[in-house]
Amino acid sequence: MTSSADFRRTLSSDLARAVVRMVNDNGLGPGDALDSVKVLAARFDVAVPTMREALRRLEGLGVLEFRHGSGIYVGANAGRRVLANPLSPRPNQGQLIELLEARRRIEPPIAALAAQVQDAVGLAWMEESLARARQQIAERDDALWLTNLDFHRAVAATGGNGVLAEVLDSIVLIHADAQREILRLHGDAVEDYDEHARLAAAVREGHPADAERAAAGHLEHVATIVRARS
Amino acid sequence: MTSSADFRRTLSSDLARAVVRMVNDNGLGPGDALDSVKVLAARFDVAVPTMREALRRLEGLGVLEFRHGSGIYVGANAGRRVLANPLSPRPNQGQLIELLEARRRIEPPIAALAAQVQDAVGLAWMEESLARARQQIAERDDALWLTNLDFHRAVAATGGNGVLAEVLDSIVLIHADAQREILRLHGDAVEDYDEHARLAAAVREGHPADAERAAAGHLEHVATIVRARS
DNA sequence: GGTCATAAAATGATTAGATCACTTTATGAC
DNA sequence: GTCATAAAGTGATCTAATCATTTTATGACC
Repeated sequence: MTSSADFRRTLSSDLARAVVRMVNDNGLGPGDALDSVKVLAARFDVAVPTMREALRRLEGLGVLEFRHGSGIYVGANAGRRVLANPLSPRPNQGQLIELLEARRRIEPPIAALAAQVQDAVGLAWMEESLARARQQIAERDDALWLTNLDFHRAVAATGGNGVLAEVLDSIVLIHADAQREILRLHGDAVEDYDEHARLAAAVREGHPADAERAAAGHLEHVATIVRARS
Repeated sequence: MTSSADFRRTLSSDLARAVVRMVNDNGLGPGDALDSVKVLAARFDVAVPTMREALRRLEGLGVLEFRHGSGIYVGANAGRRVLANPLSPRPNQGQLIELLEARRRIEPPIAALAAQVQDAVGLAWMEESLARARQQIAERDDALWLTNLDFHRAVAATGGNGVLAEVLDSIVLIHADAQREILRLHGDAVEDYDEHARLAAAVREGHPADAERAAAGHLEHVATIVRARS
């Protein structure tokens, strides 16, 4: 299926590619500013609207970011290889379960890898997000769900593999708002924390099999909650 | 990390969102045509260049597709949740190995799921791509590498989980050209085929553990080839 | 000398209309 | 019925102007 044979080269797509190369060659990273649209248009010898269209295309991917009155900046997805579609339509119950079953398959082996590799930055991030969760539970902070997502991403980061981390980032971000709503209504914050802590301990102490089991158990638990809701 | 707190609503982003909703509401799928830019601009009551920028943003994501002189069509990524960044820069040796190690972790459990679920469409796709590979090997067709990628996607589809299939689609497409080059120079087409056939047999006959082992072995083999190249 | 309101400059956002290029469809000759 | 041609539709690009937002420079005031 799908022959990627047709390379429809257009000015807009070539421009976008050139801008990305320019960003990489200049060593720019997320948050850094590009030249103004006018300057870019002049440099690439095209009219301003044409330049803007090429830049908008990159904005769609999250590779660039427009700030009215300020400038155009490198976005969070620059250099990233796997992305979550920010425009995927609102999921129904079945799609949510499908998503959780996908996580159930992917996250355990990633947790096992984390326990093997124990990347230092990832470990620190993991502990930090756990501590933050403790505090937010105590303060009944509504932002807890974000911290919990962060924990899963931190575990993936501890595996030391950028592609896997990006994959996990993506699937965790899919329908994040829908997942939040469910867990806010039906989840148990303390139980969640305990499961995370168990997983963290297995990773910290270097027990891949335990980490894998902990991740699997945790996700099955979450899936049960989602399945059970009316 | 990363508070997604700033919702910078802009006309362009609202327009893009509205277009996506329109596509979904009208039940349009990949390949279907949208109204012309002029008509869309009139409908949303904005000027043509503004409309074009919003559409370009969606083109960046692969949700839309522009065809000069013909029209604007729904793209292959519409409705998809996980995407491969089509603009990720060319990888170095280390990044290729990282990618293969990611696949080594993700694909085996997916293969196991495929052997459990045995989705009919996926199975047919799998057999079809195997048959095509046989023919292309006999004819020394250069497009064989595409068929091989297709086989991996077919296995994921056989698992019946859309999210997992999209994840696999994405990571298989990352740096696909770079992978092709390596395998063309250092790979053994017949050996590749045999490993695929073994995996297919395990899936077909419903042996998850065998499928998992076959997938793992195959990817380790590929990784060895990539590591070995000078 | 430091602080803060104001003015000026830079930058992106949007609009308008015109012309060019490509694709598809309708027309008509053969 | 087939095929070349013309016409219409559509996207691509350009020019030029005006509006809105942000940032920086200015200078009065304390």
